[in-house]
Amino acid sequence: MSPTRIPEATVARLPVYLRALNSLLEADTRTCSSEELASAAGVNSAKLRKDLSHLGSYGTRGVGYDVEYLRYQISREIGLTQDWPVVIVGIGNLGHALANYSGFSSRGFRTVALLDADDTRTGELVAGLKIRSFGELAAIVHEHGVAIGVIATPAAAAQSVADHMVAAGIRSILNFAPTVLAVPEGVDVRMVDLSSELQILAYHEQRKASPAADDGVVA
Amino acid sequence: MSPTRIPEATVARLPVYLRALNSLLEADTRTCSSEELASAAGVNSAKLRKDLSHLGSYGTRGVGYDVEYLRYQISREIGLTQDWPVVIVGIGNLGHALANYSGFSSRGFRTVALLDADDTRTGELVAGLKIRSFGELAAIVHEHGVAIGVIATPAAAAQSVADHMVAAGIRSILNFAPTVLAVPEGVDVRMVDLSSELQILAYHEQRKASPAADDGVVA
DNA sequence: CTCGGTTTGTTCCCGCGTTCACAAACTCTT
DNA sequence: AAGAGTTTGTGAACGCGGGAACAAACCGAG
Repeated sequence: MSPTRIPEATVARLPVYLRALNSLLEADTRTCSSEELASAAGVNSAKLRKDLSHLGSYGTRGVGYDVEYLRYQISREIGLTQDWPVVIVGIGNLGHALANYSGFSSRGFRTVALLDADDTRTGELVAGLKIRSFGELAAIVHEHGVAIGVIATPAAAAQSVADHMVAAGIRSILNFAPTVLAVPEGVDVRMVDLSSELQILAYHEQRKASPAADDGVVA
Repeated sequence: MSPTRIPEATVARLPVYLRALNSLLEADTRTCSSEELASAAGVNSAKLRKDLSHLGSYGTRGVGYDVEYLRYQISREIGLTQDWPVVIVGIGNLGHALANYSGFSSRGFRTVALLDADDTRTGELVAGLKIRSFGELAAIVHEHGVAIGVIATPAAAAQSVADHMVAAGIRSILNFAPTVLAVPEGVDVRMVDLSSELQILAYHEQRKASPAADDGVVA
């Protein structure tokens, strides 16, 4: 339907707009201007308008956007109108939290299986699902048509898990393990690095503390 | 020699380089070329060299980089040579996982307190720390000199928590709640949005499935 | 000491993303 | 119906980051 490709930066913001629209909808707001929506999403209004213009002309000049209609259009563009079965591998503390995270299930993402390499945990009940053996990955992917895999294992195991995922047919991976994954062409990997985020904050915090940039002072 | 500001994109990659250097060090590698380090970090070697050049001239032409020396320089630049006390607010599934996450403590980040608004949970032991009441935030921040706060509450509570954090003197916030935070000038917020990441993957996955021109892969 | 091989640091260029500013288009009032 | 007031969609300018290519610098051999 959309002939032109949507810029990557815009795609990354669409989920934010979607959340803002949901908030407006809960407050019974029927229409909104680009200014309102932009402020709810924490971005510039010009940027918002340009982002939305990549999807099509869904607004009305002099009026604004129909919240319900725009929400549907963005959902459809992202692909949330369809069902996305997801597999989570590595049910440690983080995997446990992800399995229970309501933000996934409420957005069209359905966790169909929790896998762990530690077979002593097989059968344990987490978030209403039984933990299954990692060896069942290929069968589960095939059975449910899983396209998205989540890695929440320790760093040492992540590459191997990714390899098995790719071999099983998964083409999109969300990686929480603090390691760079090597995957073949055509496979998307998004990395969420908790430690890096803190380090980036620390860098800026350090900069705030010292008014002038100074180096050479070594302990 | 060049105390110029480091580009934001470079800052975001420094933690990745740091991890790669740690891996090399564990394998008893003394020196490495930009090519080696770049491949370990999953980036282009030209990009790596340009990034490092912003810190200073820490390499030797014809030889490469001293792993240990470079690791120290990056650590110092990010500010990991000092101690960063951290407070985590919201000890649900995610907060629990964060409190136990070893990637924090092993990088100079020290979790000094876990807070939760639900006072029935006060005193509960998580990751060796007792959960304390949210009302103690200001005192804890003042006592330990906390500059970084982590929000792992539900979305509805996040803004209020952020406001209290800012009032208590926290100037860097890592936000896991799926909502945009409004903070005054001078306060940094980094957002980690688990649901958005999945949605971005879904968008690309949908694109792969459709017969349209297969476009770039984000690796 | 000189020369060849190697690798860094840097310069130049290009493409993407952001922002401004404005024309186009719609509503409402008179 | 026409004009005033809004608000969207977009064209253009601008700045930042990425990648290739190259000069500068270092090591080792003879």
